Amino acid sequence: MLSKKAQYAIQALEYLANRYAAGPVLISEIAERKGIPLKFLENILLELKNADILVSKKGKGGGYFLKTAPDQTTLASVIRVIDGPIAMLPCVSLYFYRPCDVCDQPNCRISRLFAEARDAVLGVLEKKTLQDLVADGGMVERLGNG
Amino acid sequence: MLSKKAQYAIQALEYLANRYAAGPVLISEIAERKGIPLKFLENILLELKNADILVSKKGKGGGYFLKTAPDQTTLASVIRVIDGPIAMLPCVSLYFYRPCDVCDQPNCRISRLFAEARDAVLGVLEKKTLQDLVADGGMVERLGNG
DNA sequence: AATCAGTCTATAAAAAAAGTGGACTAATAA
DNA sequence: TTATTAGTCCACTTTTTTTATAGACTGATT
Repeated sequence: MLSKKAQYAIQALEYLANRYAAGPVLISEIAERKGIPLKFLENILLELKNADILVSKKGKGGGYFLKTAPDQTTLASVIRVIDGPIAMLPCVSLYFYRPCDVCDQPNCRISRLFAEARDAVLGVLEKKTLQDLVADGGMVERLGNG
Repeated sequence: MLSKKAQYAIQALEYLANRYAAGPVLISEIAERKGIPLKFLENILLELKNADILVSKKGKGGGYFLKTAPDQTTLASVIRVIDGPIAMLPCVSLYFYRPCDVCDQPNCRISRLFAEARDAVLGVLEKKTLQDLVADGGMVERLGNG
């Protein structure tokens, strides 16, 4: 399961995707609308900013907004930033590989199986973007992706 | 990621699948061969027994063994017993459903997306069984599944 | 009766998740 | 140039989950 933090991150990004190109949005606005603890959300948005998914502006008229168009940020990348690996075993993770106690044999069947599972999820999460969360996605996207 | 517990469970079941129909296997033997803490493994095997995946026999000549043939136990069922939900959000879990804060809209795009991701993993984990972890899987299985 | 091997319950230690507080910095505008 | 606004940063607490461990108990076998 995704952590609460990752769920909050996705909700916040959905909110910002729906306001893309409408200028900076206050953290407090997102927190209130989505029912996310304010200070917790601050940490989350900061992580997303450090990961180059969001941009911030300080002072009056400031806030957070997407760095690129919603269709440029995959769900996979968001999850990796907040929760780390998507794979179910460390030894089959593409971005967070760590050798794994499970793989005692040289040609480990367990890891091969979970590599298959990983590819299956990534087939979805690498293709879906924040655009797929936007309310008025438009006919083209919906036919193309849904 | 799977918990250590689930990883141990899968390793233990792999071991038992390779000894299917060879009589009861001692917990201590599995623990030693797979490098799993003995008392921790006791708890795990007990859970798997309570979930009708394993059978035990007490006293001399006792131990644990698979309740059914290795191809009757899916990886999905093992993971659900030990770690619970496979889905990434509670609101799209088939066996552990819980309503979810994320779904504020009536027709939630986030949950639809993660239902797709869930189906993708389950496509693998519901089809793969302990038989797929057996060393001498045989030509038929390998062609059929791999 | 002795021994073997799983069962059960409780608890401890460690790590991760979830959330909070407060001082600080940058930008804007009066 | 000062006040205000809003994000930044760091440290910390609390809670929950994970990862074990201990020891008494039950049932089967010899």
